[in-house]
Amino acid sequence: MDTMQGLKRTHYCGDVSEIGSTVVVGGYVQKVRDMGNLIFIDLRDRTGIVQLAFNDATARDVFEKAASCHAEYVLMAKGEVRERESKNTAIKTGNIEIYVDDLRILAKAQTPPFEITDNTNVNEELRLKYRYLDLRRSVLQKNLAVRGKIAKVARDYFYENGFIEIETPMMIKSTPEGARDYVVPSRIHHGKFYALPQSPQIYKQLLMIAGFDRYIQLARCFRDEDLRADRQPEFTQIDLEMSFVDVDDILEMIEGLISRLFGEVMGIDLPTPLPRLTYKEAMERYGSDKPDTRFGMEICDLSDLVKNSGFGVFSSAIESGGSVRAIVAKNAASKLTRKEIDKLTEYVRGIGAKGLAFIRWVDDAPSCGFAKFLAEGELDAIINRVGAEKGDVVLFVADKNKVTLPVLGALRLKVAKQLDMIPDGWNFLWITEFPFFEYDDETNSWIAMHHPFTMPMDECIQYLDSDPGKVTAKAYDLVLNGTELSSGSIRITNAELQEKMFKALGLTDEEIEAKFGFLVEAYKYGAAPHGGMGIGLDRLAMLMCGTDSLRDVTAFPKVQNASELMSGAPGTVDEAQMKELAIAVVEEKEKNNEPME
RNA sequence: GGCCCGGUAGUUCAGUUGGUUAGAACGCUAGCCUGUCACGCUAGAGGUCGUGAGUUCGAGCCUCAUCCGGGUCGCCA
Repeated sequence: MDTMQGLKRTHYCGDVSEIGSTVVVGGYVQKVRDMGNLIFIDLRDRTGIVQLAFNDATARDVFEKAASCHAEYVLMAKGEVRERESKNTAIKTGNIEIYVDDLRILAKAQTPPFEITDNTNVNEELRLKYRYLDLRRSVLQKNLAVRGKIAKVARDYFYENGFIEIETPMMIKSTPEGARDYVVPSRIHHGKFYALPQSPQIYKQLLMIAGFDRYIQLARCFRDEDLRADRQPEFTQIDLEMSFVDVDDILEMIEGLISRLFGEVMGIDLPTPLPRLTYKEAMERYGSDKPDTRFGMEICDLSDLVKNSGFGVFSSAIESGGSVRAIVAKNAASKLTRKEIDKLTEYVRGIGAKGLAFIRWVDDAPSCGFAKFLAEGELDAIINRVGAEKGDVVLFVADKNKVTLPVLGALRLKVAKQLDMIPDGWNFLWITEFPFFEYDDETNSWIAMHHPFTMPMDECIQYLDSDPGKVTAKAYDLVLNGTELSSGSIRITNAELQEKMFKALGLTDEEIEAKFGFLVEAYKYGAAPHGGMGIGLDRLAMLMCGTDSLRDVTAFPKVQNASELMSGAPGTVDEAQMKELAIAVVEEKEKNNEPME
């Protein structure tokens, strides 16, 4: 094995260009092409690939060293930059090569379990087990660089706008609301636990009370809930809070950030202000509080047309207070065959609908399974209302609004994806005026849709007691291409109103004191009107990198069961440590000796 | 916790009705090769078919259980 003594890197591989100059590069062997008396080595670093060349004029020892190289060996090479005899237009350095006179093998490498190439279809499980090799791939290197740049630009922006970056604690008191906490046992206080924060929510509000006026943090957050492709148990938020502001001030500040990020990171000019929809409108038109509005297929309400229909599925849904709504898949009749629609029916049943009625208009007249139940002209009226034409498929769901809207919303997305109807683009959208309360059928009570410190819209405060369902909140989400990116609100800064909110949520004085006593007390000492947001850095990076999995923008992600395949976390700790913490694990008899849970 | 999909060589996959010695490509090893860049040519090594049990004369294939991974619903104030 060689050392790098006497050599100092002068260039990154991707930056070598000047013919005639002498350069020193370092990197990993991507490929060795050995022609016998002529050897080429593709050397890779994070900037790209450069070709090293060796021939019979090369010193014998250097040539033999080159011949002994294999994939992923770590080399340093010094040599003269020459023009290539035949060019490779596929890479940036394709016109030149380095004619090497000093070659150092700094590290040999075992044959990796998979090839380090950009376009890989290797099983993700294997890649995650050898994540440090997977991360050598330029796609991931670029993605993580983009993520870093987003963080940098965000900091620049907020610092320029007078924000102060403040770190809030990672070990905090568990609050029983919301997602499950990750928990850290206390050695000093046996039987007591810290929680890892789900967000810095309470602390940033206290910072406003403390008068910091504008706060920002790139905050790690933790939630012990099941994973999804777009959900990791630990994630990062660009978290901020501002004083002396109302909703518009915050949206404007965030729009400035988004526009700056897209300009600096992507070179995209994003026009602001960003479009807004109220929650109500989003639900009625798109069946979702995070709609993808890059395509139409809006939901159409047919309730008034079919309330007296002979088709019992329709009329009975309306009689019991529900609705009949539909979406139209344009020019989809040839692709959405009976078989495909059956699959969609199965899909909507899986998400709560009783079934799926449809009209499939292939030939001259629309074909409709329930036409025989309809009165004269009813079918025409429906077709007119939804605007269906020959070649279209109309899909109907009849149920309570709580079912029809979200089911059609999900179906709309599924059909659009299936028919490849969603154009590229950056479709930002504010969703505003979220309902304050949600009625929980199970407990027959109103529960807060957002955290209980959210300010109601000024004109709704009067309905707090009389008609909670009517109350909307100064809460807003930012949605990008159908993904919820961030969420925020104006907070309640008035102690009496806060108390009223808690009461409306059915909390007793004791519960309020136990859960939020210190916060309630803090607000008694005076707080400026304030509010803020948390922007999901991971999801933003994911979308900006054009991928659909957080694992592509996270260096060391967790898999679906929240374990980390490379290190094997979580793991057991030794007995002495458990004893010191006064913790014992209850054996689950059914389970085997697997200590994972 | 529910549902769906997957697990065969280092990797990606094929494997017919259950039937001889489980194949291909890439990678790997050895040899040859002076302009390659998906180099080429020749030869070779490499398999507990995720694991366990069952059915059968016979299981990669059928049955059951289990483990692992992915997606999704629940969940994520």
